[in-house]
Amino acid sequence: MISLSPASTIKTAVTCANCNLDNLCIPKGLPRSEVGELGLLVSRNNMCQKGGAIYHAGSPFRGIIALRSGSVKLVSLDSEGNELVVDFILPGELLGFDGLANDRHNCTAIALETVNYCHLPAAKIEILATQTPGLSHVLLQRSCSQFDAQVQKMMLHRRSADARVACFILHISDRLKQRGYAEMEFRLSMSREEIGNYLGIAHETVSRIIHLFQDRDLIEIKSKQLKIKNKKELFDLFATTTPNSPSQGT
Amino acid sequence: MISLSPASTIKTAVTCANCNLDNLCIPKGLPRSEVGELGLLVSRNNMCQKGGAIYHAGSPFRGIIALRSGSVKLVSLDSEGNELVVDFILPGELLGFDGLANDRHNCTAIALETVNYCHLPAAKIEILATQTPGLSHVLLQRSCSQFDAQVQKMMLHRRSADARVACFILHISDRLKQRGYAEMEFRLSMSREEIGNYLGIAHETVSRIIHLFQDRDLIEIKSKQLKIKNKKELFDLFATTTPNSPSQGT
DNA sequence: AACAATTATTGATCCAGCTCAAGTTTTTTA
DNA sequence: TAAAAAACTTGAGCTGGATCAATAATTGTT
Repeated sequence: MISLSPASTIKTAVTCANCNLDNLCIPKGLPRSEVGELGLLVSRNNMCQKGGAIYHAGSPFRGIIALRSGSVKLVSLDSEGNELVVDFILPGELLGFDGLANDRHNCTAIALETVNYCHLPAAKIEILATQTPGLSHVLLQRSCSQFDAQVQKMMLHRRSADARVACFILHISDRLKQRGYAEMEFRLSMSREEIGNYLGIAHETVSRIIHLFQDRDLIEIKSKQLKIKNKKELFDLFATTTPNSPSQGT
Repeated sequence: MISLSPASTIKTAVTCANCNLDNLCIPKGLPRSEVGELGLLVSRNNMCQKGGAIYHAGSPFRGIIALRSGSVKLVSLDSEGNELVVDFILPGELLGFDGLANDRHNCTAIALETVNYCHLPAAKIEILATQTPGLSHVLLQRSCSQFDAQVQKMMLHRRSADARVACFILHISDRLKQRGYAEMEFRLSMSREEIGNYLGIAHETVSRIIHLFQDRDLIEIKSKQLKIKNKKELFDLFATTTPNSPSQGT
C-alpha cells in the first residue's frame, strides 16, 4: 500500500488535461474543451495488486477503466470454468467495454502486475454524454475498436502457430511503441500459458516456437525479457501464406 | 426492382414507431418518446440483391443498417485476399459497427439473399445523440454486444468441430426464435463453405458433421432446409467437455 | 540461503481435422 | 428444359499441433 503523496492535496494534481497519456486514453479524439469536464469526473490513482481482479465477470458494470501503468488480462469463463484469455490490456489502453452491453461484465480483468488506473464511473457516462456529445462518440469508437481487434484475432486463428506467435510479438511491440516504450526490447508480463491461451495454442507450442525464433536469430529471449533482433523476418513469417490455397473471390 | 406501392405517399407508412421489428431493431431499449424522432431520420426500404454488397471494406462509414428481411454475411479480407466470415446477420439485427472505429468499414457486408433494410445515416447519429441521449447508449450497447458475440465465438474455437456445428445450429435457431420465426425448422441461407469459414473448419468437415447429426437423428437436413429433431442432445453435445482438462483456477 | 511452488522447456506419441480427389446434387443461366 | 456451373457429399491418407511425461529454471517464501 502506497500512502505517500496524497495527490488530492497537491496543487498540480494530475487531471485528464495534463496527464501524460492524454492522447491515448479516453481524451484521444475528444475536443480539448471537453477534456476538462471529463477530468472532473474521473477517479484517479486506483491500484490493484498482481493477480487481483479489477472487476469480475457477472459483476455490475461500474464504468470504463483507463490503465495508467501495469498490464491486465481480460478473461472469459466457459460453463466448465475454463479460462479464455480474450485480450491483454497495456498501459494507456481502456477496458470495461464488456460490461456495457447489459450492464454486467462478461469478462474478468486480472492484473498481470501491480496496476494503477483511472476510473470513469458508469453513472456519469450517460449524464456526461448529454453535456459533452463528443464523449459518446469517442466511447462508441473505442468499443468498436475492440470489435475490430477481435476480428483481427479471428483472422490470426487461420494461420499456423508460428505466424500467430510472430504476430503476437509484433503486436505487443507496436502497442508499446505507440505508448512511448521501447519497441525492440521489453518484458512479456504474461506467462506462456496465457499467451498460448490467447493465441489458441498449447503453452508447450508457444515455448517451442519462441525458442525456434531464437535459434533463427529473430529474437532473443531470457525468461520473460524479449529482444527483437530481426523485425522484418518476423513480419514476413507472419505475412507468409501458410493457410489453405488462395481462393480469388469476385 | 419493385416499383409498386410508393410508401412515402401512403398514409400509414411504416416508421420505427410502428415497425414490426421495433423491439429488436435500434429502438430496443430506447424510450418510446425517442423512437418517433428516430423514425424521422431513418431511410427505409432499401434493397440489395443476393451476392451484392451493402458496403465494402475500406469504404467510408455511412451509417448503421437495420435488416428488415433477408440475411447478410459480414466478411473481412486478409492481406492475401482470403475471406474470413466474421458474422452472419439475420432480419431484425443491426450491422455497420465495423465502420465506427475510424469512419471506414473494416468488413464487407454481402447479401446472402435479397435483403430489405433501413439505414440510419452516419451524419445524423452524432446530431441525434445530443437530442436523444438514449440513442448513444443504445448504440454503445449494441456495439458492445458485437464484441461479446466475438468473445463467444472465440470460446467456440476451443471446442471440437462437432460442438461448433451444434452450437452454430442452436445459435441460429435461437436468434430466429427471438424474431418470431420457427425455431425448429428453417433454411440455412449460407453455404457449407461459409459455415465452415465462420466456424474455422473445412467445408467437408461441416458436411460430414451435419450428416453425422442426421444419422444420429438429431436433425434432418435436405439441402439447406434444416429441421431440429433433438434439441436437448444437440445442446449436450455442444456443452460436453471435449477440450483440455478442466483446470480449476483460484 | 534453502525450500517450495510455480512456470518453462524439451522429447515422444497420437489423432482430429485438413487436404486431395472423385463423384453427386442443386442452382443458375441460356 | 437442358446444359453449365456451383455447391455438396463421401472416401482415404497425412500432418500440425495437442497431449502426456519428465526435467529444469524461475519466482516466491520462511
